[in-house]
Amino acid sequence: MAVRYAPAEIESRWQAHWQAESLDSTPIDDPERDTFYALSMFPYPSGTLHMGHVRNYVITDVIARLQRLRGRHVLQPMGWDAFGLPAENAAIERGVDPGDWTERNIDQMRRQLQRLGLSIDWDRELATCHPDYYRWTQWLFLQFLEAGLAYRKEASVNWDPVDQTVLANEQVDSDGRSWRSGAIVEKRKLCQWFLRITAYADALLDDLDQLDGWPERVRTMQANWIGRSVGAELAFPVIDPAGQPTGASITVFTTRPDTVYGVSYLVLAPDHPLVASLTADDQQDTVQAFGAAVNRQSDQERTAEDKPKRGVPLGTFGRNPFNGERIPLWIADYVLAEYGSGAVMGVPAHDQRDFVFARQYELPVRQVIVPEGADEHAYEGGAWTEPGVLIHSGPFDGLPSGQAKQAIVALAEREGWGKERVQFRLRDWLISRQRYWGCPIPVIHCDSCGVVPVPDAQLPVELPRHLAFSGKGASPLAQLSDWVNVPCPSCGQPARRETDTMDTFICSSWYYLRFSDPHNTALPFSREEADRWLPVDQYVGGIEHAILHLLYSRFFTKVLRDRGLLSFDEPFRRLLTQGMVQALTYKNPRSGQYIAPAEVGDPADPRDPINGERLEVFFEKMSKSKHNGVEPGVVIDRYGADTARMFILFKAPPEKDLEWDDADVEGQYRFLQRIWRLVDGAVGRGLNLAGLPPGNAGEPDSGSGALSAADQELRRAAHTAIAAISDDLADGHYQFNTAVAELMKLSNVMGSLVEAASEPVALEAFGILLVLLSPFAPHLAEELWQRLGGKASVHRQAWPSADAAALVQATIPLVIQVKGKVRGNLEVPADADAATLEQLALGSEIARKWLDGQPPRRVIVVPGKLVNLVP
RNA sequence: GGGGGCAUGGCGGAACCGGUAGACGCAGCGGACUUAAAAUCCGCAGGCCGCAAGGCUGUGGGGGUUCAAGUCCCCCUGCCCCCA
Repeated sequence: MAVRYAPAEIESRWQAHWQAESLDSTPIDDPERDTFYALSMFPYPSGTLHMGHVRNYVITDVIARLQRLRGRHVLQPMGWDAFGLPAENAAIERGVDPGDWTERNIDQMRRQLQRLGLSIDWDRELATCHPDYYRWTQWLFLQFLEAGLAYRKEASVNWDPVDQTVLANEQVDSDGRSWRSGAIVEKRKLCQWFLRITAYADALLDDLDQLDGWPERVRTMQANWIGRSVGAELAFPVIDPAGQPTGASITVFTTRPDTVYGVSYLVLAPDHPLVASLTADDQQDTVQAFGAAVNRQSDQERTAEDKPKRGVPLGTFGRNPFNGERIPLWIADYVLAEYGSGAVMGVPAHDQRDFVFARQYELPVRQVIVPEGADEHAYEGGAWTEPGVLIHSGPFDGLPSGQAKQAIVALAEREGWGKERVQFRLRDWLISRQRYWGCPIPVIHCDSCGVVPVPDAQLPVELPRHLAFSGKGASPLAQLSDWVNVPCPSCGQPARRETDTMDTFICSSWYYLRFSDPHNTALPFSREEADRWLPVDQYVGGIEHAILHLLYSRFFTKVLRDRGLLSFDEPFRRLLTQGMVQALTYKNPRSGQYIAPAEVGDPADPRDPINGERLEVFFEKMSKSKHNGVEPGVVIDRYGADTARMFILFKAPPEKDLEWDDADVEGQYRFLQRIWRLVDGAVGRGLNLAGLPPGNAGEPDSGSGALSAADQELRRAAHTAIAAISDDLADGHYQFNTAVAELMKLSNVMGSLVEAASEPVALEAFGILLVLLSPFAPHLAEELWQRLGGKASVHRQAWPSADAAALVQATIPLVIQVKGKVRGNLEVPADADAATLEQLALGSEIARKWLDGQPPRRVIVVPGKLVNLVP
């Protein structure tokens, strides 16, 4: 009796059953077994699952299920990146406790996630805001401290005026805005904690070469961010009005020592430590006022090549040691104290920013490099910044830039004027945050002992809960005198706790390690467990973390390796960056308003519901503000998780953007119903998988006797699907879209052939279909597997292998080309050799028609494919 | 400005190492079933010419290599991303 496909009932039933059977728990027996660690970037518990999450986790789940079928022990965990500002903002706006708010969101999101049928081991779930997790974040921080890799310094730092906290460089975008709040970042001079990531700059750059399982562009982005450049450090002596050295000198960093004869001024950052002492008396006021003005600008505004450059002279001079020239000292907005040595040599002829600056203040522009083969370069447009040949450069005239750099640095080293130096764009990682809802930095400030680490036995430094939030001023922690005032662990005198918390990117820089050993109470993880599961075999997440999270995690892994806690130094073997989920968006081009799809009327002629104006229609990333979001829960209610999964996997290759389309979702639903009816029909005819050899869907009783034409064709289709899908899902290149297409092809063939096929061959095909389907539509595959009498769970079967014998065909269509153009097909024996194929082609009707009786000049035979006749 | 990527039917996308371009799906059209509709099933479908057989043409544009180019090389145009 036919039963309708009812995903809601099937899915909840199997989810409960799998949970009861612990089907998704991580196997820990049999240490000899190959392991596979499939990891999704863990979410921030906002409380709402969106389609981007769904896509991410479904991709990872298919990979995890596939690896299980391939016989590997699989770890697929899930956790929560649970510290962060939204919780604190909820506290300020609605008076709820950030911890309570976060817990509620986690519960809600976990329930939403569980509806997707993900084979996640929930026993290993973690949240970074739980004391049994952040205890180890603190422990790791103290490891960094002990290694000299965490330090405090006063620095001009990025201040987000909206979120009221400082930010790391990576967290400020190219417009000078905060990655979170979007506010223009200000500069503030504060004493802050840093992690010395620059000590690993070379390793982080060099080891990118090992990461051949990462997308090329992510590696390029990281390399650019680290920004290694080789140049020189040159010291310019300061001279007094009489031209005598004062004993002071200014050290500049330059990547262009070959232009040193073109220096027409020196520029210091306004907050360079030498500025005050180098400023002439009559310039003091001007210089101070300028420094204050610059402080309000972002780094990006200051250094952009297309923005005007401002500066003031100090009224004092230095000397170019190479040619003895007297050169004026300036300060300017486009020089940053934090980069290089905080001072640069101004070479207007060969640096665009120097050029703009020199034009503005009428400083001399002297050309010292000419383009190869030219006498001069015209300067209307700007500086000549390419390499060339030196002129006006004393003994170095005539040398090409490359050689000149070496010769000039060599001279500087001999004379004690400077040396070669490697400079990185990468800055140390600023990790202090003046916020409450984060991991407390486990140190105590003591007047006599200085910074004292909290002793291990006192960890974790717990975050006090249920505080009052004003959202103004310092972190609420600073106002909790009971919490702040503690005795110094070293001398016992009254001391104060650090009230800053850590950047949440610290918490997420090691969570993938904790998953290997989540309940360890003696260590963040045991080396044995970490080595057993890691590096992560497949990491899946958004490209937006190309620099931030992925760079920090690589840094952590290298440090922990050097501390002897790990034996590997790259955390993620393969990385898949999935594309965005987009949906159709309606926008009034005149007003800029986004209109909800329900309000536009006829989608073929969308109009603004208020004024009837014609709307623009395009695909854009789903978001609330654009009214184009599709809620996962709604889709699951209507079609089931299996349909949602199939749609997402089929609609676009994983790394490309995906355009949501309700009609295509319907299409997937129809496909799953077709499979349902197909199997239901077989069940109705009494087919039963129990008749197959146990535990293997891929090896029927082939070879016994001659198969009918229908049997042969069906077997060929089934085994072709195995071969094609295995190929589409080979390690590291995951073409889910074509794999689903192959499933459709197989089901199409089965639809027309299973009734004509013999029972064993039909059953074999059903077994193959359901096992191949199981990673994609786990509930449907399981339900149909059981209905067909399958033993155990479909998810405990072995991935089938294609039977070469089933793929063999007696004849194949041979393409006949004449002069490269396809003129027709010839059915030929599949195993015919080249000579036979040539004869067959020459004797064919096609040859007679197109060759006018002339023998071809040339014949190209590609056995198994084609014959090309060239007259 | 520098670096990287992409461009294929009405749409999303296939095409291994250069070997039948458009798999699979969506939308569309025709037919069967139905009182009717939905659902389902069968079929058609890049464009142009043709009643048809068939022919010509076609992977952003131009050139090249090759028996053969979506695929390799050079130039151009457009779009996207990263860095400035």
